[in-house]
Formats: sequence, structure tokens, C-alpha cells
Amino acid sequence: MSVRVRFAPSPTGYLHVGGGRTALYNWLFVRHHGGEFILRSDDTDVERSTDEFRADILDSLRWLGIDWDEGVEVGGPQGTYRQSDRFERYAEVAAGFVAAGVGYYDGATAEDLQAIRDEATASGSSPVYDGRHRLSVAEAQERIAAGSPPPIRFGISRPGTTRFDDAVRGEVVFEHANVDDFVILRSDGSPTYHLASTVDDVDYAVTHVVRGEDILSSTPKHILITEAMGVEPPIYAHLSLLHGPDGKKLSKRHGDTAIRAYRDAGFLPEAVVNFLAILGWSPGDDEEIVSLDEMVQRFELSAVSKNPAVFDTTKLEWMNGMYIREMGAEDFASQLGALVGTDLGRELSAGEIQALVDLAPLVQERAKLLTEVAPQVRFLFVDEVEYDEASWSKAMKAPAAATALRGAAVAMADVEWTHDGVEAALRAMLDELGLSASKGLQPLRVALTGSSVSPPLFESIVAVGRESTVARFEAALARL
RNA sequence: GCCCCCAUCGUCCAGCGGCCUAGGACGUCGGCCUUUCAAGCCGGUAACACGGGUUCGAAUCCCGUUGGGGGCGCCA
Repeated sequence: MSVRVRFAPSPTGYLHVGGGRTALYNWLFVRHHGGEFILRSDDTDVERSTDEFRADILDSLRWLGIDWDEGVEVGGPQGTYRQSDRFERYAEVAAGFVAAGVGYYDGATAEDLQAIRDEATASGSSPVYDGRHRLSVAEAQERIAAGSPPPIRFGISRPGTTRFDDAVRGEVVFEHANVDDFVILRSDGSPTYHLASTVDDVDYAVTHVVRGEDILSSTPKHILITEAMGVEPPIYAHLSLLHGPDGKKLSKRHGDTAIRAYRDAGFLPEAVVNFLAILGWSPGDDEEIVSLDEMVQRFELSAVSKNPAVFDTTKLEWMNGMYIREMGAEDFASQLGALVGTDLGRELSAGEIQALVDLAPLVQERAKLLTEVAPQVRFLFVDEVEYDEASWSKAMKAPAAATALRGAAVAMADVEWTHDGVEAALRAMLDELGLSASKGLQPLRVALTGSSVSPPLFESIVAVGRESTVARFEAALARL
């Protein structure tokens, strides 16, 4: 039997890094073993689900390079793969449970439930609802006829035990005395998560359920539903959660954790995927930069870490720099060019992109984020540089600034326009004026680029061109 | 309160009874290189939560304590 996994986000928020990691692990697992990856939309909460979130989840997944064989948008034998389209099926299963005696209409009120909880707290026992307010068939019919149908609960047999072998955590055991009879069908006829998710896993023949640890304690419920449907439960694997720097479960409180935020911030999908993969899983040796192919080849659930990982982006930034350095010059230039273009409010010409291609190796080397280097190459495409004031005052306050600028303007006017030519002329000029390279070149850098941080000077000068270079030196001189 | 999960450097990961005076990566600190900033290279820093067992021998196995996390909804 082939492996079938599913990723089932509910479109009540953007795809966040934790969800992205869960999707990735599912994907790596199924690509490693061969099988089908199903993307399902767990949108039983119709109120909070939105199309914007639906779209974001798909976009983010695709951006990461995660594809699916069956499911939302791509289709498959199960229809739309949206739970909101399957409410009749869940109601039917719930009705079947009632008929079979494993489910029942319940009459407990909120106060009843609270009383049970208080009592349990007081006596130090487990706060479980055991069905003591279950309704008889007649009572249930009466309420339904009166227009206020009661919810249906799933009855847990007590005493009893549910145990299962979690693919990452090993054997996990729950005593039924600690599991309460839970609602499967709300009074409005809609299914709860436990019912819908489990029914879908059964109907879609899911073999491995890889999900977050936050639902580990709900697993007995899912196993019991599955068994009540007469089916062997899938293999479960619960991934530990991602934490914020404060050690708490990652959430909006910790800043923007949406995958899209990382895309917008200039991260490369390869880097994000690599980082997420390594957060909680190790290929086994000391390698940390791992290609997607290699991950697929080496991934296994048994090697997934059991302890929660703190989501610290410091390493992600480093990793992103590594991936930027591995990009081809053309690819890098076009992506960076697009960013500079939006900044400038116009599209870069083919010639300008070519200039970026030429400088690419130099720029890539000092990049961590695409968005961070864009401002550093902006000077190549403007007529007048805007000076960063801090850079200006620091570089220009030295008395050498004026002499260096004057000397450079002269030297550049008539020199072979190559890196070597420019460098030779400038070094000769520095010698003549008795200036050190660090003292004499900074004013030129600021005059040329507007900033004290830039790509290497000689190459930048060549890229800007003779006329514009001389003009910039003179403009700076005039401003002094 | 009850149930479940987890426990190695600041962070992520390696270690699955002897190869561990605990390894790698990021970070950090120092140095080299250097026209800025980076990158690169070299070096330093830093951890087995605690207490009992088991064993000839425990980071590794068992129990307990402590600590952290998750769950306990007609949310998912």
C-alpha cells in the first residue's frame, strides 16, 4: 500500500512557519517513500475562514516548493478537498454512530459542564465529561422537533486504554478515564474538528498523519472514531512545536511569523526550506546546508527531534547569505534588479541589468538579504546620489577629503577605463598626496555612492562610468 | 487542578553503554586579510538540570525530583 499523507491547514490565518514546517516534513516524508501528498482545507469554522487566507496558504506552499498530488485546486477523486463541502458526510457518520450506540445526543448545559470541572478540581481528579446528561431517543426527538437540536457526543468506554506507537515519540498511552466524551456534531449540525478531520483521513485513505504536538492529546479521540468507523487507524507522528525566544509556543505575539513575511523580507525559499528542515531534524552527519534532493533522500520520521525548537532567525539569515552566494549571476541580478526597480519606480533596462550581472559576484558576497543589498546598488541607476548624512559627515570632515576628491576628479578624467586602470591611477594619486588608502578612498566612496558602505570602489567607479564619476566627485567637492 | 510530551553549549543539531578530557553549525570574542561593509581563513568561549538506581563502565537504560511545553471548547 502506498504512503498517503495530508497537510490540512485551516484558512483562519496566514501560513506560519510552524505550519510550513509541518507541511515540509509531510512532503519530505512522502517524497522519500513515494506516495501521495494531499492538501486539504480544514475549514469547518466557516466564520473565521477567508479566501485571503486560503490563497495565502497555497501561495506560500508553492513558494516554498511544496507541491501536492491531490487536493485543493489540483483536484482528485475526493472532490474539492474542502471540509465545508462535506458537512452531509460528517452528519451521516455522526448519525451512524448514534445508531450504533457509540454516539449520543447530549443534554448537558454549559453550567453542567462547569460544575463537573469544578468538582474535579476540588477533588483532584480528572475533569472529564462522562455522558451523565445524555438524552434518551425520545428526549432528543422532542428537542429536534422543537427546533433546538442537541449536539452529538462520542461516547468513550471507561475503563479503557488507548495506546499507539507515535512515529517520532514512541509509545504513548492514554487512560480513557482522562478522555472525555467530546462533541462531534454541533447543535447547528456542523461537525467539529475531531470528527471532520478523522472522517476525511479515513475517507481519503491517509496512512500517516504527521502534525503538530498540540494535538497529541486528542489522538485517542481520533483513533476511537477511526475504529468506530471500522477502519485501522493510520500511523501518527507528532512534531514538537516551534517556540519563540521566550520558550512559549510560537504565535503572533512573537512578531510576524507568516511565511509570506520572510518572502517579503528578502529571504530565498531554498534558505527557508533548508532552515525549517534542520529545525528539528538532522540528516545525521554534521551537514547543515542540504539540498532538497538530499533532504528527500535522507529524511525519516524516526530522526525527527522530540524536543521543541526555538525559532531563532539568526541562523536563517546566515543561511540565506549562503544561498545568495550560490545563485547564478543572472538569476541574482534579475531578482535584485526587480527589487531596485520597484524602489526606483521604473523597470531597469537590459543594460542596467547587465551592469548588475557584472557586479554580481562582488555584491552577492556581501549579501544576507536581497532587500538589504538593493539600496547598496541603487547608486548605479540614479543621476544624482543622495547622501547618507552620517556617512557624509564622517568621511568628509577630514581635511584630506577635499584634496582626495580634487585629485581623483583630475585623475579620472584621463585614464584607461578598466578596474586596473582606475586603481593604478587612484593609488598613484594617493601616493602623490601622501594619503592612506583608508583615509583617501572613503570620501570618494561617499561621493560616488552616497554611503560609506558599498561594493568595492574601483569596480563601482568603472560601472558608474567616467563622466558620471567625475561629475559626482565635483558635486561632492562643491557641497563641501 | 487533571492528563500528556520534553530535558546536551546563548540557539539549532550530533551522540542511541565503553571510540566523550562530549562533536558540528549559528552567534559571540580575538586575530589574519582588507579601499568601506561583508565574505573567507585561523583561534578562543560555552552544555550532558538534579538525586537515586542498573552496570565492570553511563550524556546514553530505569525511577524520582525539578524545570519547560502542550492539552483539558458546540476553535482547529
